[in-house]
Amino acid sequence: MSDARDTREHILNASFMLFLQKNFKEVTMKEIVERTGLSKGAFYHYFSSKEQVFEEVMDHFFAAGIKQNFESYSFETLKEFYQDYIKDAIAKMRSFKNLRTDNNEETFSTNHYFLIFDAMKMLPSYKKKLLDNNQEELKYWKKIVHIAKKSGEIKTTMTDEQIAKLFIYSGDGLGMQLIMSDPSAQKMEKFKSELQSIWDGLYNALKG
Amino acid sequence: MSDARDTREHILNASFMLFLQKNFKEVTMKEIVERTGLSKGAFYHYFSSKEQVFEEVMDHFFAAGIKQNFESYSFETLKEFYQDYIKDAIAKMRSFKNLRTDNNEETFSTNHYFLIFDAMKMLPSYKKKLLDNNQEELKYWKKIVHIAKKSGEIKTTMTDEQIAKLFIYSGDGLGMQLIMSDPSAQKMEKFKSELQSIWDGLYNALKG
DNA sequence: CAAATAAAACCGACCATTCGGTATGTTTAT
DNA sequence: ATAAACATACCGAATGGTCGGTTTTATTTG
Repeated sequence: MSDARDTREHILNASFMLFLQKNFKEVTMKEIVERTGLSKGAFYHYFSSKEQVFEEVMDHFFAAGIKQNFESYSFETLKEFYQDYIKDAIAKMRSFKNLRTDNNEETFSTNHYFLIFDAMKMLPSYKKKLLDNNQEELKYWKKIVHIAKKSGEIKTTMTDEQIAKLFIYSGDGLGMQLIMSDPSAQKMEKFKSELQSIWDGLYNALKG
Repeated sequence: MSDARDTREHILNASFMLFLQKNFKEVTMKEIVERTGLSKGAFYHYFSSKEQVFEEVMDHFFAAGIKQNFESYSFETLKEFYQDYIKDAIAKMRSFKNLRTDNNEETFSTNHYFLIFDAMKMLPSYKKKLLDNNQEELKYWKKIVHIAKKSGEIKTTMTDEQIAKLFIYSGDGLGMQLIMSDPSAQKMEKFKSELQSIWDGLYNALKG
């Protein structure tokens, strides 16, 4: 059942759960080892350091939970685009909820912004990844806004960049506020409906 | 020149600078002591623990750098309101730039979101303060939006709450993105001009 | 097939270092 | 002389990491 590959993944998952709750310094080797149910020897058989497991955890988190595949979104209309965006964001969030393989249902408060900031400070390559992703996101938003303007879907005095940034920043800001306030119960649902409401409102204002 | 009160303040300032750069766990007593130029004995003469100095630092930071006095903003027009908002935000940021009493000019990268998250996790009362402030902010934005609608300053299909949140969240999101990307050189100027641009664009769109 | 061997997986006592904090001073101002 | 202001050697606990070993699994060999 549990060969070497599984054990490695098991350690990565357990570590990820811990890093979602506390920052790098706060998570101790003792905790990681206890959480995995293994020993220090086992851990250091698979990883050379706490830093290394953190780095691998973050790489996976970026690929599965942050990096967006904008090419897969609809570029027919702005409305379709941001609907796809919301869907994708929710799907990503959901994929991590299912990661808790163990039986504990405790609603532990997570803060992935914390995690991201920590990773950016420690790992220069990670920072670059994130900034690249941000830049790409802006590019695609500007693209769909341009299309929507040309097709007549929206009529506005705002520049493409202003509109694009308004969508992006409002999404980021909402996410941060929710993480700060909500004890993560129906955080996801709330995020979805709030974002929908705000972006719909903005969209309708741009249409008129 | 340096009586007891000054020494205390000196320790608070030095600690604050450190907490702006690293989280609570990462900042060590050794660093605080070295930064102040004093000794451990001196530190513990004024403070009972690392937690205590952190708590006091955060209290001061909240009062001087976060808490907004909305009552002092103009409620004549939405435009005036958000102009006052920007002015106030910049003034708060500037007040911390001048806090570096020592001669080192090094542009160290700060991340006050990091600091805030840390404080929220450690200090329940601080979390409450922040959430209260957020709620109050929303209240005042809704108020001025309502006024602007009534006076005919803006015409839109969006609800007061949607508009208010759009302003708030876009500001938050911009702040976070800037902190992530910029090496803090002209961060302040960039924040100001970007926020001005986005909010002006949004405002003009709402004017109809 | 089973016995022998090799290799991978895993364990836990141990290590040096650093942590926040204390105890016992010495200096300095009143 | 007294007390506040500082300094420093020191403390136990916790830290990330190591190392010699045992157990388990896989491979080879008779």
